[in-house]
Amino acid sequence: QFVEKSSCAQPLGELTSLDTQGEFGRGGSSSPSSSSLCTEPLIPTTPIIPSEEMAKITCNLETKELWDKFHELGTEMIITKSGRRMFPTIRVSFSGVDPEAKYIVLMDIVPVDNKRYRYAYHRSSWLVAGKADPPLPARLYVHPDSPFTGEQLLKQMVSFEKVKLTNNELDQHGHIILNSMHKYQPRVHIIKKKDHTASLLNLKSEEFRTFIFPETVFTAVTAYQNQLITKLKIDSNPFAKGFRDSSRLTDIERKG
Amino acid sequence: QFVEKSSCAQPLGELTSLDTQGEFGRGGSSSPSSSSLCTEPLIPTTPIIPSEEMAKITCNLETKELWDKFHELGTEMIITKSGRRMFPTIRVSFSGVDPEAKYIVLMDIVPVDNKRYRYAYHRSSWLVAGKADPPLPARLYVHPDSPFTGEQLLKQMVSFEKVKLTNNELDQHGHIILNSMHKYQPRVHIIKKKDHTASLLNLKSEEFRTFIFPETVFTAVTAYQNQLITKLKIDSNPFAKGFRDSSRLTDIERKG
DNA sequence: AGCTTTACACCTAGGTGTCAAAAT
DNA sequence: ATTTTGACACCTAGGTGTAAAGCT
Repeated sequence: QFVEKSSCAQPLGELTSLDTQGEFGRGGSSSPSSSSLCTEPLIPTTPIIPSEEMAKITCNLETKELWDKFHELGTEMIITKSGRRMFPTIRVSFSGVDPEAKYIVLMDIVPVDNKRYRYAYHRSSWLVAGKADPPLPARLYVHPDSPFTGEQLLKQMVSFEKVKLTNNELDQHGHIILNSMHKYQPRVHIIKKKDHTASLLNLKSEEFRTFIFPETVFTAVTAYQNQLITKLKIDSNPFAKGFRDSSRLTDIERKG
Repeated sequence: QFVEKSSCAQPLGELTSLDTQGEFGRGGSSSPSSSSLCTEPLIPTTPIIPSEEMAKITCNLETKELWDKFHELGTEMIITKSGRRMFPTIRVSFSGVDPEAKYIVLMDIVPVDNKRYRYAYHRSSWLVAGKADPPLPARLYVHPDSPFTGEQLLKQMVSFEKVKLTNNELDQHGHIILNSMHKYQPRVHIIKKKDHTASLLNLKSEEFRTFIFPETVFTAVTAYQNQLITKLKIDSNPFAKGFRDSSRLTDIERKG
């Protein structure tokens, strides 16, 4: 089940062969120049087999049902200059962690392929529109409650509701920067802290594992393309309640 | 400037002899039974002189001007069953910390004396109404951004806006529990982390210092007593904007 | 009489998609 | 022709003091 793949703002390649809950280990980068694109090199260049202890960890996508509904239609995520939350939210639970250990949980989002897309309204489908735009600075979203104790991770869910997506390449807020009209795959990483001095930039003394959930693939957009996606967002996101049919009443209906 | 005082839900004694920015070290408790009152024993019973390194740390109350205005009138803080924020907020900045070290910053609130008070409306003044009610479980509010790096502390302010006060002795939310009609002194503590295993309950391997700001003394109340305090809250707390004179307009004034 | 509780209107703060305008 | 931006109405979520009611 251990699969080597490219990483760190490099395309993931095809994901169709993966199970519902796939996992990516640390794979060697194929391009010699790729390291210069990575301002925050999460992934070392030498492949590493996870330790027995880390191999026991499993990660479960709590919001799978909702993600599945979106995935069927082709999930889209709005990106804005000031940053936009993801909906659905990525919410995961872990098992197999050591209650006494400390862990850092983080997320990043990597391109699925080297393509740029456009939406054909008359066909209601996505088409390849050419090669991908130049890669953007890769950013990690370290979950703000990190570090977690293993005990916490076994009890609570980890929710990435606060992560924001932006198309502003000069963003100063630490939001994740994406290219519009490109396909992306969110990833969840867990790192076991071995000593308190180790940082994310210095992973030699750490162990980590990476989890991907193919049903969370999405296309970044600045405005929704597929109207069915818009409708599903409105019907399932509490903040969009004002656009639901049932609240779209005339004055007469309101009084009745 | 190092002063030994009682601690941990024990009365602080008179504070009038302290400077604007006082500091409390760890003092021996006078009452043999006091340790049983402390469910979270922050303060050991043996007095300790801070290390040279810790002695260099200073703590500044950023919101002093506003606190002074309230202090002149006699600050009151509402406590409710579900928990109420403090206003003004305690916001502090530190200097003299080691940029490379890690620190935990926390807050607690201790009784100022052994008295219960009542407010004489006709005289607009507070009167002693008897002996203090039985002490409540002492709670620590660890700042949620802890642990901080020294670098962070030198850059940012530390704001305790989210701390909540309650009169519910059975509170399950971790709010700070206070007796109504009693006088309290908030305190800010900073602890240097020496190793990652040390907890707040096991401070032997840690060093810490405690700062008090006498202008932040307040009386806990379930409803405001002094109308001047109510007015100052309304005029200075953004959430109370709806009660300001300028927004108390008649329909005619609103249209004009 | 003194103190506490509760529902409430009125805010802050910020997350939604919409739609027209602007940019490319 | 397509994509992006920004002001906007409409929400969620929750922090205010108020005033009447409840408690002791």
